[in-house]
Amino acid sequence: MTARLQRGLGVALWRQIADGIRAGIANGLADETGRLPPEAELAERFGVNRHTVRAAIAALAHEGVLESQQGRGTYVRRRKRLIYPIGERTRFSAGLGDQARDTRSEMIGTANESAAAWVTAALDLATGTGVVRIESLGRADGIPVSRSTSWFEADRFEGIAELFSSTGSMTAALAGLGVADYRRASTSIEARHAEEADTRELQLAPGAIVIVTRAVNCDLSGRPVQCSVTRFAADRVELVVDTMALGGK
Amino acid sequence: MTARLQRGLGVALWRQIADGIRAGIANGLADETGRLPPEAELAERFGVNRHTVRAAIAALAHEGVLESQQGRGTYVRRRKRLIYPIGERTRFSAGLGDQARDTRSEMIGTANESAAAWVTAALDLATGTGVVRIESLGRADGIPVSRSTSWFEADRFEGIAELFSSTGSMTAALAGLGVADYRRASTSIEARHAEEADTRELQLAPGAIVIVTRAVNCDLSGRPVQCSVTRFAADRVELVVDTMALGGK
DNA sequence: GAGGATTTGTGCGTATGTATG
DNA sequence: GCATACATACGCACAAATCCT
Repeated sequence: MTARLQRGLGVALWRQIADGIRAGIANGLADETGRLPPEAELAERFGVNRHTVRAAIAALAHEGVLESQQGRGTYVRRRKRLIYPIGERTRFSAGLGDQARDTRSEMIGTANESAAAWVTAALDLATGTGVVRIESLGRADGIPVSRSTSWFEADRFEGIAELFSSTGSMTAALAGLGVADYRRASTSIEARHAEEADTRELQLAPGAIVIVTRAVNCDLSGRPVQCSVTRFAADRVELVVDTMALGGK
Repeated sequence: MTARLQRGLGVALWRQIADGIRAGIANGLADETGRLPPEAELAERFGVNRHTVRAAIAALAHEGVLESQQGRGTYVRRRKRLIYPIGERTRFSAGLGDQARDTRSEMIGTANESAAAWVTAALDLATGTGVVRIESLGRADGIPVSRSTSWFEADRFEGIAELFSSTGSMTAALAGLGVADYRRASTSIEARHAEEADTRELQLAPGAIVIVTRAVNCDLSGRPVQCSVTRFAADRVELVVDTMALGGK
């Protein structure tokens, strides 16, 4: 149950413990009032000195996850991992639903470019077709959750960057360009260590983990509309594939 | 493009550089023969001492990603990731199909126990019901790919451990106990650093990443049969959810 | 094949970060 | 806060293997 810690692998114990506490919070480590066990008990549970636990708590307090009060204890400020559903009707804001008060997607960059090989394959385009690339950042209550790069055929979706930028919704932007509805065709999922751009945009610690999904969305006739790569902060979200709700007939 | 490195964040520079090199490989860091730039050049590019780059390369070599040869250079060992499909009919051997000559699942442990809260919830059982726990290891061509822990209701599936152990197939074991077919109801996916048991059973380097899936399988009447937690070696597999093939009607 | 250039492997001394009691 | 031990990172020097002219 308790993650076992290892020395000498390039990640300091206090950071492993910080990650362990963060994960533990989602699993009932804190009591119903949000109070963590005392430092001495955490130290024993993780098998380290209390100094080390204090360093971990200090880091989490600096991130805004915990708050320590002398004489009272240490309390959790934010609790659960967000659940991000994956299915036919996957959309950012709708998916997170009522798990956060405010879910929004913000455009942080765009460019026109010639499609790379795998983009042409995903969108079923001819080699070298012009495409629009859009970089966006998804937040839940202000906390960065995901970072996406999407590609669209340039001729078919001229002006989509402006539409997305002004509405903050990909669904709305596509609707404005004649795609009334769309469906997730396929999703591939991998996990890797965060790159520099991930740590910067998602405000992660170096060495953190990102879940990478590659997806293709099609319109109702089955024609590819959008392909995208999304990196999720692995300690903030959990992907859920509800097979039965999709395929159960 | 040049990764920004930071000291004193609890993650050693050599590990940040290892992650940077791994990411760079996917982005054309190595030339067409798979050769990396010399250590001296990498050191200058990352702004660190050559010793530090060497520590990063040593870690990647230990993981099997790189291979150094004195006087010649450092080369990328490319190995393709296995694609593991997730859907209604997810099964270990059938899923990997012809990607490996030999895919097998081996039982490495079993026990009878009282169901934990989340197991009773997943299997729709009363609190404290007896369950059988089965630990297994999935291999493709002898290389460990996944490590699973599954739970079954003890009364309903008495002897399942022996059946699974002798057949090496969960599908066959369930068939022998009256479950002709079953379907994946839901899958949740997260990612974290490998724990000690992961590094041991899956033969991973410390600090490697595992993808964790939690799944429930139901029989054709929709009654839960099995719930399981599976840890995949993130650098050996990629999960693919084919939404359309499942839900597209 | 000889010799120089390139590249990885090794040793040592020192300063700072991490972890313990 | 202090003392101690180990991990990390640097700088310099040189050895060993390989490549090229």
